[in-house]
Amino acid sequence: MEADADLFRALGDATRRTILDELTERDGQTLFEICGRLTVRHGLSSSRQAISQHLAVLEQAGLVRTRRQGRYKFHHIDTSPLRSIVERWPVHGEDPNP
Amino acid sequence: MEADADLFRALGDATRRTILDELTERDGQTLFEICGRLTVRHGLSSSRQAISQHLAVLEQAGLVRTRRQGRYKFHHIDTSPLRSIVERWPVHGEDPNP
DNA sequence: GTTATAGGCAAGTGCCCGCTTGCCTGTCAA
DNA sequence: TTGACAGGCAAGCGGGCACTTGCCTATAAC
Repeated sequence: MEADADLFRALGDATRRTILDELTERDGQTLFEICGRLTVRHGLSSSRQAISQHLAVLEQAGLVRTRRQGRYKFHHIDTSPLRSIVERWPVHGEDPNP
Repeated sequence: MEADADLFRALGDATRRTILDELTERDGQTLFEICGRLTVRHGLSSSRQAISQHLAVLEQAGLVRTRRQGRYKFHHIDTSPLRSIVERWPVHGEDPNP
């Protein structure tokens, strides 16, 4: 079995990538916050359950970490798994800026 | 429409990722070479047509560039599209080595 | 306690995608 | 010219995945 299978599977969906964009812009959102901002700011109207399942996939891939507080569940992005991608297939001009 | 949709779609399949591993190790292989080495060295027995379709997806994503020479077609890896991933979601400790 | 809010669980469905199958095109050696 | 070799094209099939639907749990406000 491949190690990063969950990572690439998580990145394979456009909605999940947009969720990562949202969490990059504003980290630590709840499920309902993400739903609202995805609809308003990104134009995609997905149901709450759909987003919830997407977040579960992202969490399994290690790209999202959660923190419970009362009845709220905050979602935080973690981009560190992405490093394994460029480590696996090295990009030649790694650092463009001097 | 998203820009890097083809890129993430290409990376979403385990066989295609193994093809990138193969081309990283030995660049400029033909279709039949890739088929043989995937079978022997990686244990996955995919048909020639399957690998051909995988290479087409990788080429459409910009991860593989081809060069025809007579009846041979050599495949070269191009990892530069991967840079857009870490640019989109910046990794905090970007450069581990000083 | 009662109601509203935030989130979870599980079964069912439709569709995309990887793979096969079969046949065709083009290049090189005999 | 004929055969073998390297690769391409297109239709069909099956499984996985995203999404819905319906109901349930838990925390907080009233």
